[in-house]
Amino acid sequence: MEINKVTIHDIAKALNIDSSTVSRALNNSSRVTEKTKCKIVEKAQELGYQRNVVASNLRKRVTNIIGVVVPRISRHFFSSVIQGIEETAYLAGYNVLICQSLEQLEREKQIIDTLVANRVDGVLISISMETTDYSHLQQLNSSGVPLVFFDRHCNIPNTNNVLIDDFKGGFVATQHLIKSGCKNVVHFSGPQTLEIYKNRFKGYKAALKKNNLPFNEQLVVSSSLMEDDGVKNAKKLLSKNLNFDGIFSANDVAAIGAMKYFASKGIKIPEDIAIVGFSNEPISTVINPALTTIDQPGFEMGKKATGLLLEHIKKQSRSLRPQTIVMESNLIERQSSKK
Amino acid sequence: MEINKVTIHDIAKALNIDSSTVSRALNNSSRVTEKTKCKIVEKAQELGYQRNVVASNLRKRVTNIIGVVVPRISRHFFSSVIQGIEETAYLAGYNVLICQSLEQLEREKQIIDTLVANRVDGVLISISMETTDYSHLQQLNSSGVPLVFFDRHCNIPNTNNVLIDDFKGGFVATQHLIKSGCKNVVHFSGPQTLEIYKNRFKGYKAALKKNNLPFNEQLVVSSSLMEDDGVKNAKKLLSKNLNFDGIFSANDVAAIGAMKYFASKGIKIPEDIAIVGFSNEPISTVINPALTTIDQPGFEMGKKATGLLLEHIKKQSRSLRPQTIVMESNLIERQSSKK
DNA sequence: CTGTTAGCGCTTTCAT
DNA sequence: ATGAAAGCGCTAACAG
Repeated sequence: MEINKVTIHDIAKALNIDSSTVSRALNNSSRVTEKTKCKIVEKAQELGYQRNVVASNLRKRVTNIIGVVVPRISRHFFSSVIQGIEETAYLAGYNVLICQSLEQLEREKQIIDTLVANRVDGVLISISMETTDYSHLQQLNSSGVPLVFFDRHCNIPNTNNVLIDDFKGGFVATQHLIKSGCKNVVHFSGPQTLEIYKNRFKGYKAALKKNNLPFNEQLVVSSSLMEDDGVKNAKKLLSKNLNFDGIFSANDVAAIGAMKYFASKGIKIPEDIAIVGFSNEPISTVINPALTTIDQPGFEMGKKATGLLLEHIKKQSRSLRPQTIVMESNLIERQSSKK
Repeated sequence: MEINKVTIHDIAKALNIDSSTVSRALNNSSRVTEKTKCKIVEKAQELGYQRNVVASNLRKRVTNIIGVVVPRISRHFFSSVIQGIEETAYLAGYNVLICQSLEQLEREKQIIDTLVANRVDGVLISISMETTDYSHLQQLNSSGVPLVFFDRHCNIPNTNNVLIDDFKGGFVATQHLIKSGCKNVVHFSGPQTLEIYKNRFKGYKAALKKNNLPFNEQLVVSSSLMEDDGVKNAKKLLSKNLNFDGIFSANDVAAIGAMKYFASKGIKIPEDIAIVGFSNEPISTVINPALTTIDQPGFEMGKKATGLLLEHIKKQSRSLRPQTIVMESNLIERQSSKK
């Protein structure tokens, strides 16, 4: 900001024409002669004119900015989603304002406020784990700002969601462990306030049931999505001397902590303890190239969510119904595990 | 956008006062009675007023937005920097507009243009590997937009930079390998258009020299920062039947690819081939809990760079001289490697 | 095809 | 302490 005081009026004056013509020319309107258009563009360059989008936005009542809210930018899953979002938005001429809730409801509320104040054209959000009261989102939604939830969905009716089939993922993961010979599968769960973790848990239980294995509450350990939790959990499991031979982790971060701890104790994965869990490149495959995972397609999810949002932004009429897109997340048994 | 047409005029009208008083009250000016202030705030809430920051920005000639340009959001180092940036900016009342150049100069130029057009209050940038012509940045700088380069610095005189001591890092890493008994240390280099990779390379050569080891050009393999390059490099090294026992990687992404490939061939790290490289949590420690790395403090760098930028934004006078901050990056020999 | 005229919603002198 | 008035820089009717 500051300096660069060149406006369309300056270039209008220099050319003895009206600023509205300049505006039209610079917006490549068909209602300006090629010739004058050239003159104007030339003069603009000469004077070092740089469009003031803020003024334009105020007048046009759009911003070409979409707000993105994630719990934590540096979690790899979210940063790949953001990458997908940015690429799609960029191609459509939109910018992205990125905010993180740090899993705190209060912060999420305030973020929504400033997003509205900044008049973003739409919002993509993965809610915080504290978010059980949806009023701020409901308000946003009913105030006409296009809104798409991704990964962690929201129970408000008539909203757009882009999700992974978590029940299926949990089921398939557990099933895989059982088929590999595990009899006592531990479940690393996530915050049960969030649907996605509830559903993964349900999938786990369903798989046990299908295989006539008992559900043992002691084998379920929860975490709040920090790596340290995983370390603690692993310690607890070993110290309790529980009988377990496999882990289904709904929560990649905790799984990483646990794996590190196991490694430091000389416990081999998957030979001693088999682990299958939701995961994201590159952590999962890297921690153990032979690891089997349920892959979460973050990049694709970002692209899809943004595509959906842009559709809603463009036809701001109510003609578009809200929809829920469920993406596939496949069990990946790495090649290298054949070794 | 749309709907919510409540403006300060509406609430002024409802209260039979002037909109300027409303504006003052809402900005908590001391020149309004407590009493009327209360009335106004109350009415605002009642009508569901939501400040239009776009209009405010136009008038005030600031945006409270800082632009961030990184090569690729999903690279862990950059996502941790961004996390630091966002947290610092948030606390100071700023939002962040995040853009990725995808290592392309053309894209970087266009991003700078839209950032200027959007009148961001300042810019944080890590230049693309194609950026050898700095004219667009020079222009930005001289047009008075506060600018801070981080990680990958820029050769324009009189600019702000927040960097890591790359020469030292390269030196220390190579030294460590040599001390561990390596006689033939390979160097995975990065694009030599970037200072940081040049400096790491220099550090490598300096360490060889200091230890009276010959420099062998054949042992230097370059990459363009993609994981696939690492796989290719590893293959090439093995197929050439070169005699090498250690790798200093200036480039974590390529190192990961290589490590995966080595793992698939049953080659053990660090027993068969020792690797030390610039890295970022969690990849490095996870790929091999015993791995020794040169840690890059992304989060701290983000905080520091943003702090510096904010200083320059606040005193927009020329009173502040540009400065270069060099951060420490330490060699981390993991505990678990003692096992 | 181009000019005239009003604003978008807010802030900020300058009066009172 | 409040009001009146003038824009920030741009766009969009409406004329001509």
